Amino acid sequence: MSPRVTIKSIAKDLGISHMTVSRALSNHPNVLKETREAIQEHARKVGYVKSAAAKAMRGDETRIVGLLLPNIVNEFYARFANTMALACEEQSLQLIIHLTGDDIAAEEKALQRLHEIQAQGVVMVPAPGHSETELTHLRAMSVIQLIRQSDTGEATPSILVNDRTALKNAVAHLAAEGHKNIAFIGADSRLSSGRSRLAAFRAGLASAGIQEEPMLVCTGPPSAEMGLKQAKRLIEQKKATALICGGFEISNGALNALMDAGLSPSGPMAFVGYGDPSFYSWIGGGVSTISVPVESLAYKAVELLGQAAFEIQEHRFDAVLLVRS
Amino acid sequence: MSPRVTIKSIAKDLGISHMTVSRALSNHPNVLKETREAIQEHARKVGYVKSAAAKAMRGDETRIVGLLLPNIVNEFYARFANTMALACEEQSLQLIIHLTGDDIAAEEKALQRLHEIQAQGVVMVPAPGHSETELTHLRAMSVIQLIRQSDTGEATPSILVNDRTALKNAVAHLAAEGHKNIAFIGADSRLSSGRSRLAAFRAGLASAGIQEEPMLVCTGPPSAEMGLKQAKRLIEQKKATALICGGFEISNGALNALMDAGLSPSGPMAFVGYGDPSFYSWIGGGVSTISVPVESLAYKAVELLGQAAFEIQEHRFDAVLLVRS
DNA sequence: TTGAAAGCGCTAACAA
DNA sequence: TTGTTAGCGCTTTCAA
Repeated sequence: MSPRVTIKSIAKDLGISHMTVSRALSNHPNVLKETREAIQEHARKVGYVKSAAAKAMRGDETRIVGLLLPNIVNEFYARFANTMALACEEQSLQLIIHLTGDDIAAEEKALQRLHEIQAQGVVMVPAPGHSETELTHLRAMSVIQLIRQSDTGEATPSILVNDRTALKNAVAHLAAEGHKNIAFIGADSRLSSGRSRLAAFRAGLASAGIQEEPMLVCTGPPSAEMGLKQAKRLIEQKKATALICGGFEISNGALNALMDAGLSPSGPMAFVGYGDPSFYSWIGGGVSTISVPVESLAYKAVELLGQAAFEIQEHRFDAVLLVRS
Repeated sequence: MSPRVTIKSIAKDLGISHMTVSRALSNHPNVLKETREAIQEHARKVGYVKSAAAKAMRGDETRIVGLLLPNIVNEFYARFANTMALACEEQSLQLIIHLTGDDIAAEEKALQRLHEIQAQGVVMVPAPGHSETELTHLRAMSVIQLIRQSDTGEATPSILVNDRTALKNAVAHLAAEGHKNIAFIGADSRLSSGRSRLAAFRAGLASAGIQEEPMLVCTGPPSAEMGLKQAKRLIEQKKATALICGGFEISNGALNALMDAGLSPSGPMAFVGYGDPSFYSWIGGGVSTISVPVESLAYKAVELLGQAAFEIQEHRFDAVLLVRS
């Protein structure tokens, strides 16, 4: 590649001091109009751009923010990322996306790299598990936890979904339809969301006067693979007549198992998903689901990132039960 | 925030020269083992990370690559981004995603910012249209065009889909089923992909001995909105009995129109989509579609980014017609 | 109106 | 083995 175009190289081209070039390109008043215009014209011609590295080293804002997601094929995460990316473009923020696959080591590496480039803020869906060294990074950047809370030891603001009512309603709805053997697949107890959703499911059962059947309650890592496996198991087991999912990934995985088995989501195994990808309304007359207001979450995230003062606070958004078919 | 931890601040803490610290933290051999360990221990304790800005300014690789996409909710783009992000994590590359909304101004701004931070490479789905100033950035970074080719004036390598055969097969398949009024919605002629897909559709008609009906061929910006609008129009018009889509966004928009109108994709308006999101196999017995090998494209992209020498070359991947229902 | 010097954090090259 | 110096590109401060 050709040598970098810098204010010094331009200064040399034009036989003036690099300071005059700097001033001209930053539109300082103290430059003779002709000089300024000549410099700007020349800069344009040789394709000059300011070095972000130099600016960062002087302590300027990098205007870079990070987003850590388990993946980006799940439509919930995709829509979150999409909305957040749009909001970032509006604010001239650059968005770096790291996929963690819910792996704590990948998460830590991502945080480290964001710290190195002096990202101004990070929005993250914390992976299940713990890490000691992450604290360093969490202290150096403004970090927002999304959807889940991981007890990192450092208090961070968080954007959460209040799905207790929606989950209880899901149980009530199925019970009203006559279901007694209602299964649940959710995330394990390492995640706050796993604990609270399971609790909500149980509260729903209690309200409906149904005794919990341990065989019908499965928890594990919040992956599509897990949802698929557990749903398959439940289908083979032939005990459950209804299934509620407590997670975005899990829900898609479980739905996959149903479709593969040729079961309609309203059929012998009544299904309530989690999250509301567009295609849920198109499948077999429509999939009932817990709908989460993605866009609101994303806007709140960028709003928080934009705030200089960073309040440690929980922001909760209500999920609703969407009954279809 | 607390003042930044640097090699100098550590040097002062320990009463030694900052060079010894630098060497210790870079594992240079010429440091006394005890000194090195003491330094590393201290660095860990105070949460030191190397400044990426300082490294970049010295001319080190930034290990940052950019990805410019119209959006990331379309499952094709999401899967591409997901695969590419995974490949990047493997290679310790940081992926910056900019959404352009197929807008040339947004695209240019994104390229400028990537240029400023000295991104090593960029993969982009070029927006329709032209821009003069983009050339500057294209010359400064390794740029790969994805799916579409925009004549930027600067030759860049590109990763393309060879869908001619698949599109011709789609027409042949519909014709074999007895359809004579086959509609097509595609991107307009500003994009190479728009031109070539329309040509393939026409070649298919010719092979099937069908005369083209101008009312049934629509082109425009490659958006879901356009697909929705044109499909609606075709449905109302009641002339077409089959519809082929020539674009990812267009396909989802058109399918949306069909579902909204209560039409099964195999029903009165036989549908062939473009791209193969997972839910296409679950809707109304399955949606026939032109399937594109996303993962192969993404791996090729990262492979090309990794190459120091940048051959100007076209890489083509075959699409196939997937008949369902 | 213009220029020279210094410093942001880091490492290569030289000196001790 | 350790330390000093210089310079990457930029802007702030001070001097001309």
